[in-house]
Amino acid sequence: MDISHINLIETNIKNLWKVADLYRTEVNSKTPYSILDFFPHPSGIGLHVGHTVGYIATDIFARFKRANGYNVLYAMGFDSFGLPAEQFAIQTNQHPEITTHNNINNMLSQLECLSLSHDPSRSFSTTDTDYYKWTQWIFLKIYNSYFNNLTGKAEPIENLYSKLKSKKYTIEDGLLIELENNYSEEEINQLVNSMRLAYLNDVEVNWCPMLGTVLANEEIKNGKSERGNHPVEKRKMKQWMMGITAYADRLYNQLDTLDWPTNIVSMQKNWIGKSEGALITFHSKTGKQYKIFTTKPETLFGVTFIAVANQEDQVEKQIDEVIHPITKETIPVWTANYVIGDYGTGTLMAVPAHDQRDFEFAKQHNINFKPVVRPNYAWLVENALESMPQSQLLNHWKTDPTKFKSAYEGTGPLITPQQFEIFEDISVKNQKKQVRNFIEQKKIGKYVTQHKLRDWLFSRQRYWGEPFPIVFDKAGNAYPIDENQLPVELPQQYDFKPELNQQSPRPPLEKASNWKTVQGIILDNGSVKILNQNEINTYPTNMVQTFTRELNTMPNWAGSCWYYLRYMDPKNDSTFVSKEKLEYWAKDKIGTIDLYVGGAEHAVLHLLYARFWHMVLFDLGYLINPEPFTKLLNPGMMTADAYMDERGVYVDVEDVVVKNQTAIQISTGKPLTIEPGKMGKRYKNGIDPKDMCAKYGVDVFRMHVMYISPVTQSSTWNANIKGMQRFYNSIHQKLQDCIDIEYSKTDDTSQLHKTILSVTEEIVNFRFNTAIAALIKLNNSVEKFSMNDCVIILQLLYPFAPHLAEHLYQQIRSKMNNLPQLIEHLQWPTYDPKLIVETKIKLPVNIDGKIRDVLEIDINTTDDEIKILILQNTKIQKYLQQSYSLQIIRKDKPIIANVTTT
RNA sequence: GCCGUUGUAGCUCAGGGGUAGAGCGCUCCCUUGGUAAGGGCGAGGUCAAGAGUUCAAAUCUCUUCAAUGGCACCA
Repeated sequence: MDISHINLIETNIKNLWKVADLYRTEVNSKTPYSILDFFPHPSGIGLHVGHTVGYIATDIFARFKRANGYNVLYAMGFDSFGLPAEQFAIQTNQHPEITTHNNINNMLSQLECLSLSHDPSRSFSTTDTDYYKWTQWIFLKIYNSYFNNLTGKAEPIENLYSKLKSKKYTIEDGLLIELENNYSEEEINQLVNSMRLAYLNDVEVNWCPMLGTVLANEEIKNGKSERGNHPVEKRKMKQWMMGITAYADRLYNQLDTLDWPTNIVSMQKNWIGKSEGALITFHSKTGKQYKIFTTKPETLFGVTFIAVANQEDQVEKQIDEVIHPITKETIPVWTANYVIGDYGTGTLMAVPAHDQRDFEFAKQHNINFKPVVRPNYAWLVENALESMPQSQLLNHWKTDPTKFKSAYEGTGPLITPQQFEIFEDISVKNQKKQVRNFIEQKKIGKYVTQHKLRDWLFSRQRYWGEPFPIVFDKAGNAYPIDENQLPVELPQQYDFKPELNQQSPRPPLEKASNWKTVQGIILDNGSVKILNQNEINTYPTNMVQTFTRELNTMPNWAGSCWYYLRYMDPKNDSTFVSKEKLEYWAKDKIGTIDLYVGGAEHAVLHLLYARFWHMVLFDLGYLINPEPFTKLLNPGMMTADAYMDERGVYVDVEDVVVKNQTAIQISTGKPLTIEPGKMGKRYKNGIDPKDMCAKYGVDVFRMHVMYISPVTQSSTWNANIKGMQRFYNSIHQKLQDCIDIEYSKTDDTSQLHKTILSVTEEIVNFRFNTAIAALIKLNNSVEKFSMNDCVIILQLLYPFAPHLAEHLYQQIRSKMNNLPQLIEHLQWPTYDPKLIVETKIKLPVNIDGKIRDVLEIDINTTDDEIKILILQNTKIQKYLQQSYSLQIIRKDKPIIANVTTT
């Protein structure tokens, strides 16, 4: 088949769909289903074929779902704010607005060629003012709420204010408790501000001089910036924070309600880092307090030193002494390098007998040991350093644990339970409960759930991001901007570059001198209304104040935290998404989106942030589902061969020809070494899907990409697309002939119906490679199809090769009456169970472990009849010279005949 | 160190208690008026290794090995 012919067919079909406005989605009476790809950054270099795996997969699923009678929400917009877009603008020395615009257009044309069935009327970019207006609006909602730990939900901040005013509640360690307070008005205001879910705080931040901005913990990998791999320094700065830690428990526990890949769930759980234990305070003689967190409070009487994180030097030394809260013994305090300042309280109670790191530290610094838990004998035997009689093992352990290889970190009965006032024999599980009672009754400490998760740093010293809807008065107090004045638009500014390598960050917006200061009045609800020149004169001068805008911008995660909601209601200018639309698309579901497809690299960033925003908006009553995404799938990463010349420089794939597994550089004729690498700019091995479509056709390309491997598995780009081309040509030709000749009967209806069954099942389970394999198999085994059956095959083919399917369908439609206008309007075919039932089966005859022949028999043949058939079989007779036993194995039907000679 | 995933033909992957499969690549043949192409025949495997369960194991169970992803002085 001539490629120009195929291109023509595909162009015509695209036009046909465009005219019919096939992809437009409206609320209707069908069952809704929403499919979403991860939000793409419109990068400067555009998409390569690796990116298309997920997109083609969701398109196949969307077409399949629609053909099954669902109303499918499937759209794509662009995450166009943020570092990637801005870095590209800096590198190419153009304004980000221009580069963003160009990049989006470039990407749209790449996506266009793939014929993804996105509803174009639902597309938007995060940089659109009528989009980021709502990003700012959501920020204000978060700013104006707090997390009520008593109800476990976010509430409007006014509720907290009135609670504190009522004097019935106190705030302790950021938690609300029912206890009378005597706060002053000023204290209340301060506490209320500190409890906001978006709050300003002086925090140690990750300052990246080379990027000229601070970064979130999640954006740091191995001490370097994830983007660009630049060094990162700690610095104290006043920054906006998001109180995500308040949601740690819900973020953790609700993971189990989601249909997500286990590795993503475990990554999020790791990141949130839930651990349960006790907070215990040790007092020093000088009155200083050491708050420690322990997951093993039952070892309280085994503490022989307190270890604090080593802040300044790396020298481990004793610095203080504390009193044990029960025994009143004196315990030394040491600085230890193994203690992490950021984790827990940065201080721990060291129990050398029962913690390996404490064990080693104590040995090194000659600190004593106090075993309190009894190990089992197997452990004692295995870990004893010197040989000792078995009866003496436990005594040795009790007196000198250094005679053993390591600390005993397991559980077990306490050696001296009386210390916890336990006097009867109880199980280890009950022992834990008693220890808890003891610690709580004696008020030594309290039981808490601790999380590794930190609050989310939300400020960036960048130009290309959403401005905060916040201003400051002369005293530095923050005020939200009046909701009705949103959006706060970015100033048109051509000096947008951050100042790199500065000692401290200076946000680029500081240079927007006309923008950064405003006149305004404080409204009754506490927000600021900004006034233009004419308005100022209508207010008394003592009401009008000068404010400075917040000069930092939001991180690019902000826009991607809620975009999935906007697809449901993209043009609404009275709310970010209406309840009616939510009720239609997501009623009674766990997640608002049914299926979410995207790479594992966002496991702890976007997927955690988006869940957090969702939960806040859910608590405040704006959303109807407890989670954003019900089912998540990660397409595998695609690698491709990269080519390196003798100097070790990567050569562009365009300049390479591969023959017999040797690579030659076309321009120089020199041999190249081949090695695989992640597809992309770095290895110069990115392949533009547009080129592939032009060269082989969209349908062939789509099927080829899907056939390489299961969607969720990493794969290597296979440049040899010929196999799929052959299949395409072959089935195209075959069906074309069938349509031209108009056969009345199909060769093998059973095979066709088996294919319906298997293609359907494979698509449902997201195994598109095997779905295509089933179609290839059908094509290899059946020659003639009736017109009706041609339609069925085209329907099966449609999700994968939509143009070819539609093209041939239109020919059939012109010959047959009563067919709907487009192939998608047909209901997905069902198989006839009667036609896939086997009547004949193959029965292997196994003689002493070797298959000697295979009989083809009717499925209902009895054992006796089979035995006669075997005895009559000349091929088998020669093996039956000696005596033998014969057995027919059945499972619903005869499976195998086993012959054992003796 | 902890948690997860994967080992099947040279490559990419199906299958999965009952004859070992597909596409590419490779051999050979046919087409020479679609030719930097098309079609056909064929060769290729101890299903990572070992043990167990079973009449029967690539498939189930356990152990080991190897790849790979994530987390990690987490108290």
